[in-house]
Amino acid sequence: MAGRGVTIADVAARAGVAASTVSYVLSGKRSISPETADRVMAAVADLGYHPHAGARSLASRRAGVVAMMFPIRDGMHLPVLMQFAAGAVAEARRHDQDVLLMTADEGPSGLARVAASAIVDGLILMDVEVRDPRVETLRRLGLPNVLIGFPADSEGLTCVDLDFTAAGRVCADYLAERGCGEIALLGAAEAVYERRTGFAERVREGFLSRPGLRGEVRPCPNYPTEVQRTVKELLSARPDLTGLAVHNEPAVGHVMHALADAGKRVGEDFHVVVIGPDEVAERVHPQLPSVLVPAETLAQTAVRHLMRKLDGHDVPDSTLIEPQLTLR
Amino acid sequence: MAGRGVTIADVAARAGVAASTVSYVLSGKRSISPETADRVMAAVADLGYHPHAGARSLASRRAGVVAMMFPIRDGMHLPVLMQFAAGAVAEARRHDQDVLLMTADEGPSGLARVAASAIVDGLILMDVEVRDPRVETLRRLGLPNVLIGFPADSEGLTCVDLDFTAAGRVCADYLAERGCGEIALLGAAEAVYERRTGFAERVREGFLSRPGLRGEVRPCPNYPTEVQRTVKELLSARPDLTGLAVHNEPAVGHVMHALADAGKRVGEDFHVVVIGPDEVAERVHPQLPSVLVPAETLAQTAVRHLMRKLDGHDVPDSTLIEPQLTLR
DNA sequence: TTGTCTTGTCGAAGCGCTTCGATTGAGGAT
DNA sequence: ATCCTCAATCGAAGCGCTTCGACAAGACAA
Repeated sequence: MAGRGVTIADVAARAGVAASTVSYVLSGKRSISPETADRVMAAVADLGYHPHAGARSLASRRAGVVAMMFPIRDGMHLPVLMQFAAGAVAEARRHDQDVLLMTADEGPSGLARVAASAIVDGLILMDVEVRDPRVETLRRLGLPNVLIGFPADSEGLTCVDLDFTAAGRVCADYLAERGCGEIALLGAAEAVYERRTGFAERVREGFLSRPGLRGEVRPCPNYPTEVQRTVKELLSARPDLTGLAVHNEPAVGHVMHALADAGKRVGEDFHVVVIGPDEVAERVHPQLPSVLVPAETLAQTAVRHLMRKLDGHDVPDSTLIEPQLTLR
Repeated sequence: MAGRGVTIADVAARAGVAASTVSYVLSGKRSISPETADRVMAAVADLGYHPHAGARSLASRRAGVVAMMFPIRDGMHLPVLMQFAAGAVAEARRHDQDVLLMTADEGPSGLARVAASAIVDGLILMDVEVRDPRVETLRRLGLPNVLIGFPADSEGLTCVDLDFTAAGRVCADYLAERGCGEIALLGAAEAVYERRTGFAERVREGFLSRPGLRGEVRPCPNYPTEVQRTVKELLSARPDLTGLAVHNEPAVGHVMHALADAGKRVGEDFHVVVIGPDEVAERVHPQLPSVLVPAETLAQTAVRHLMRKLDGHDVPDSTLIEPQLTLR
């Protein structure tokens, strides 16, 4: 049974050993005889002992907590963030760590606060932008960290992200296999491109890399009517277009409408593939194949890298996750 | 500038006072002369001092952290969770607290762990079910808490939720105002109803409460083809139906298709209202009015209640948040 | 004057843990 | 038998903070 305020001294008394011995059994930092260890573990279980997190952090200078800083901002797809969070928590727990949630609007001073108060051992920064004011602070603080995304100068930082070049290529490949000779990619709104040039360009590069295909990339706003207009313009400018990749979550539904209005039969004489979360691709008719941002894998990788850094190991500066195409 | 390992002793030395005086200035628990206080605050700012969270928690028995336990499970809409999280973090920071993220799969033993290790001062439990195994544990642990949702026996617990009865009523009202005499509510999949009977019944009750309307409620599966079938059955069984409320996020798009196929012109001779997040109602054509789950308000309320409990105040056992209809 | 409050400050104890030497006893080598 | 090593354990110090009781120094009443 869980008791109120069970301390290491209680465990030690019940097992008939010194408190330090209990500590060593639990941490494994010194060798302890199996008999003693058994007795200690039994006492721990009997009393429902869990070390006091504050005391531990004070004495060992390790909090057992990592922070995740989330963007709260337009353009990020919320479900993906949530999957990310879930994946990160799950992985962190596997390393016996907890996860503290921060939002980007705490900004650099929030980072300074958590670093100075030693409330966390490390940090995962999500949705890093090309010019991100937090990055400089992070460098200065020396708090172990992993970034999701790539800032302009990623020298010496640990960054993890989807391999967007590969994602673009996968889409082009899919369309080519369906027999499309002329293809286009409908991208995110201009604003997103401005903020994160890097990733937009990588998608373009991948999408256009397949030889023998006439491809193009054009940005696309989020609003229904403008989406419709963009699609119409595209279709009249490129009458032989038969393949379309859409990398803009909120637009997908409207794109499908515009195509239907234009008499295109998706899945038959016209093909569409989505870069985005499953939900978006599932909730239109017909359902579309999609390349998803593997949020869970990204989160796992980020947490693992951070753990290795906390343990003093080296990790690769840059890690790109392979995209996966889901057919429907 | 932030220094490495600035302690309260450093601040005290710089201000020429005792460490305890610094502590009292920061906490306001004893009166300190304005001059001394100013000197201390200046030293704090100069050195970039932030109290060591572990040390503070050890000495004061207050961690300054609250946990949020999230459901990671089908049927919960991810964006809503994310909004909830953001709202909770923002509100918690206003009270100088941090937020620890937990997932429901840690279950009751996770609760025991955080309680015993004193890593958090309190807990917010999301998406509580009618029969929720965590609730009993929570009662036993005595960790201050607030629940989102209502378990079967909410006696003595602090619960916060959307007023689902009112939400149902608001939908019926909207349809009535559009001149609908025969209306229906398409609900969630059976599974959800089984799990959370309480909330489903409250919506039904509200929806059917308006006199002079012929209403009915029927559950609806998530899968596209089955949604279509359900809608077709409904329309042929009730040829005079002109108003529909949809309380099933993934189904909305498919419902609209089915209605279009059946020749209904939504917004003209037929009216539809959604209970769910904005996104869902915005991404169909035409865009639909919706009653959203006010995630941010819920989160704020929950956090505030928890803070008051931590400060030893009383809070109402049960708080219902008013739904809001957004026209589009 | 002396005694009594009040106000502002200090010093020390202690929160529960980890960790660093020190200590003990057993086993091996000489 | 003696010395050395090594494994297993203990005791004490100390992590950085809060908080309690004590204590000067005025302010005020007697």
